[in-house]
Formats: sequence, C-alpha cells, structure tokens
Amino acid sequence: MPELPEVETVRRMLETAIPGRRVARARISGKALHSRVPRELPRALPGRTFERLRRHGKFLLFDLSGGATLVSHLGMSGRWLFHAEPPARLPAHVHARLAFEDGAELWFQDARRFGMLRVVDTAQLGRDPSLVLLGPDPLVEPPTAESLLRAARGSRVAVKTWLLDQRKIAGIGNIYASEILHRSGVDPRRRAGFLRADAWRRIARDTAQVLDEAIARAGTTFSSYRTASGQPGGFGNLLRVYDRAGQPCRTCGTPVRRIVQGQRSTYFCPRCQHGAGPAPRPGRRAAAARPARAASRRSRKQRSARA
DNA sequence: ATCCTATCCTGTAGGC
DNA sequence: TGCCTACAGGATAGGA
Repeated sequence: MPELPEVETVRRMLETAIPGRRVARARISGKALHSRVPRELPRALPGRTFERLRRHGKFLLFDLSGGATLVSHLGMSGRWLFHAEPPARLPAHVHARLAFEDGAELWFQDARRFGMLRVVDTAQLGRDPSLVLLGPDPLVEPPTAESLLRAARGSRVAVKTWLLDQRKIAGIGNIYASEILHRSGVDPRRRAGFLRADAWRRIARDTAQVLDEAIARAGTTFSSYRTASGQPGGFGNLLRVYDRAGQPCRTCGTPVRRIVQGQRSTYFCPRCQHGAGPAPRPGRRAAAARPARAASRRSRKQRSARA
C-alpha cells in the first residue's frame, strides 16, 4: 500500500483529524512486543497533544507537545485508522491504540508487522538512524536532471533499483518506479550511472508528474479509511505497466513484460522503453536498432479496442 | 564503498 | 472444499 502518495494521503487525512487532540491513554498489544512497536509507548504518549503532521518520503512524523515526535513507517501493510467514535470490535493486527481525551481513537494496524513506530526527541530527529540517510523528498525538493545525474554518478545498479534506494530519493516504491520509467521511456535494466542527462531530465519530470497525479487521486490500491465506506485510492486505473504483465502497453500495444530485479517485480514495455545509451549488461543488444517510430503507430487500433 | 541476498511477517490468489 | 505454492506496495543486516 504505502509509497509516497499513499503516505501523503494518510497524512492529509490525519491532519484534518488529530492536531489539537490530547492522548489520554496508549496501549500496545501483546503481539506488538515482537514487532517494531516500542514498549514505552504507553508511558511516552499520554498527556501529549498532537500538533502537526509531517512526512519525509514514506515516513510520517507526528509532532507532539513537549518536544517529542512519533515517527511511523507503514512498511508493507501498516495503516492508521482514525475513529471519532471507535467501534466496539477491534479488527485483527491492531498493535497500538491511542485514546484521546475526547473519546476518539487512533489505531496502528499492521498485518505483516514490517512497519514501525518510535518516539524520539524532536530536536534529535535529524540524528535518527532511519531518517538520517534519507535522500530529498521529491515534493519538497523536486529532482532535476542535474541532481539525479550527480547522485547516480558511478552507480552500476539498474536504474529501477536505483530509484527504490531511499538514500537517493525518499518515497519512490515499487509501483511508481515502474510507472515513472515507463513514462520516461527508460529501460529499467539500464545502469543508473550510465544514463545521460536527457534521460534523467525525463525521469525528473515524470517523477513529479506521477507522484502528483497519484496524490490527486489519493494513491493506488489501498483500501483506505479516508471515507467511512473505505474507498480505494483512484490511481489504480491509471497504472500503465504495474501489475499488467502480458497486457497491452497503453501507449503502443506491445505486451507488458514482468522481470525480477533485486527480488522485486519490475514491469515495463519492451518497445517504449528500449534504450538510448549503454546496455544494462556488459552483453549489449537491448538497444539494438529498431524502427520504433513507424512500427509503434500500430498502437491506435489497440487503444481504441480497449476503450 | 557498493552491491546482492536473505530475512522479518501474514494474507491472498491461483493451481491442482 | 482444502492444500499447496508464489507473491505482495519495504527496509536492512551481513557477506561478497
């Protein structure tokens, strides 16, 4: 569920609900002891008021009164659930429950327990081990061709894998990495350190574009708690390659391919994302000359067929 | 330094 | 129906 656009959606939602509310009680579940939910939560939070909500990449930062910040990462399956009037029945995998003085509650639910919570001294946030290495947040400091070219200098990893490295850009995950590269027309297997400025320029442009569009639609996938009815994010329909192996590329009709890079799925269009520049592996051939121009016009038929 | 692999968990979808 | 396997939006420790 949670890449930057999803986390930003959560942030915006919570921002309308929790600032100004004071914690009366915090509980963690027994199972939480095995997860990354700190045992001191019940001691650290009561009496504190939520002040504002920040985000850096995929991290949510809840600033609290008294100079503390609740740092949260949703991992793969984490969710924040806000209830003005909490239901009696607790769903599975709720590891932390914060009860406010007015009766509202905020729950942290995380089936797979890859997420984490931590309470840190706000003044020391910059030294937090999980935050200190993060690269720029693309909404705050939009990447440019120059910044990307510089950051990727010398890197031999595939550009898709490079985009997932939170130390380079904070917030891009597996869905949007594929989507960005498809829009940019860059082969995901190409080595980051060998991309030229024009490729990075397109990647910079499309990173901003994809993230903005996804945020505007409240993200991809997730069965959200934003509305009482739990509407899913609306970007799923706009995905051009992710999870579409074998289906026609929305641009040219060529079947989308799925490959595995760093144990994670990558989706791309072998025609739209053929390479300008050096081949990903020492063994060339990916960029073999191909009459992409003329041939790709065949797309029109398929496009209308799908609509 | 950089890169790669395995690992932490549970839920779900698909094949038989 | 049940059983089995493969896979899932993430990060990171440790070895090469």
